[in-house]
Amino acid sequence: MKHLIVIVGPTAIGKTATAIEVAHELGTEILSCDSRQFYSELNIGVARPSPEELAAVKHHFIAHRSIHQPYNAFQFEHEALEKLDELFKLHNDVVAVGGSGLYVDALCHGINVLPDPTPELRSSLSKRIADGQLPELLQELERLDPEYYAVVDRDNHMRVQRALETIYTSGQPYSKLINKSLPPRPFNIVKFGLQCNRDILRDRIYKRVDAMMEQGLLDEAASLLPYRDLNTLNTVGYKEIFEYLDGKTTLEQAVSGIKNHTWQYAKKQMTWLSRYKEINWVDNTNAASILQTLK
RNA sequence: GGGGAAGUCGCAUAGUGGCAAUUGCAACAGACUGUAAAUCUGUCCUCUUCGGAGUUCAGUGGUUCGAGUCCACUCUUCCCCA
Repeated sequence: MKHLIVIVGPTAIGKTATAIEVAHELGTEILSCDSRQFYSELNIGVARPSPEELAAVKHHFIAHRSIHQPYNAFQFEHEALEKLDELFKLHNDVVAVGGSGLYVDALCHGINVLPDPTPELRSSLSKRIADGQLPELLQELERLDPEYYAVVDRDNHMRVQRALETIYTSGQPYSKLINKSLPPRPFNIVKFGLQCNRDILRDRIYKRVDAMMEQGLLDEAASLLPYRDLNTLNTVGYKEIFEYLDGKTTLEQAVSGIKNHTWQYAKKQMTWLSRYKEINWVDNTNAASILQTLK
């Protein structure tokens, strides 16, 4: 039986180093599930593994995409499964690592097949929402899919938009499409969650942000300013610097904003992870205990 | 020494007689099946059987049915003139 060893945890806790240690020890490769490290244009601000780290163990799905091509969890799931097929021919174990809950979920459990909306449909719905027509869209959703209407977060326009664009494209209720059961993976999944004291994590985050600034985050972000409207640049570490470049904040404010927002992101990740009962929680500095558990 | 401005719940802000008191940030909790580092929600003076109850707007005193708002004095901060 093949094993996918999944390492999750909040940002800056040390997933990269731990995954490398584990993968190195097992003589295998790493499949990254980080929704920002996918992009070749994003480096310092998304804490991409260093060239040395990337050389230490073979990584997949790092900088394999451009911010200019749309990408999503479903595409990732399929590419990742294909890659896993390949890797399992060479190794009994593969290490997956990442902080993007939805993407890890897509890899481990899958997500339902839904039709892609046309860009025109998506943008017309976005425009209606921007024009304050969310109430009308909610009425349409109630009529077309009462079951989902009953459970959706009606304040969250993205949820509403997503459901409607799927309904219009497929001609079927969203609730019906997402409630189809998904087949289990043909490999074993073992999940490890890295954890540490909150004050320590906060400190790690702050120090990492300072280090990013020293490495040239300002220049990296400045070079991406022309593309600031892309979804992928609506990202902690870049949006704050764009504000600074706009003259709306000082650089000092931007940096402390990045620190705060990264901390908020870490907490959101922990909230997301708290739903999984199957995670084996280990100390963030202790890759050895993961290897021990695997034996 | 003289003149002017200002002190509001962590920070910043709104509030010129009906106020536990606006908004933003931060903090805390949560939702989330294709934008997910996104998006969204709740709490945020104290206590609470969640209906309320009790204390608040630098301090003291006063005017008023009623004061964060008006008056007097005190304290503190900032600016200008000496």
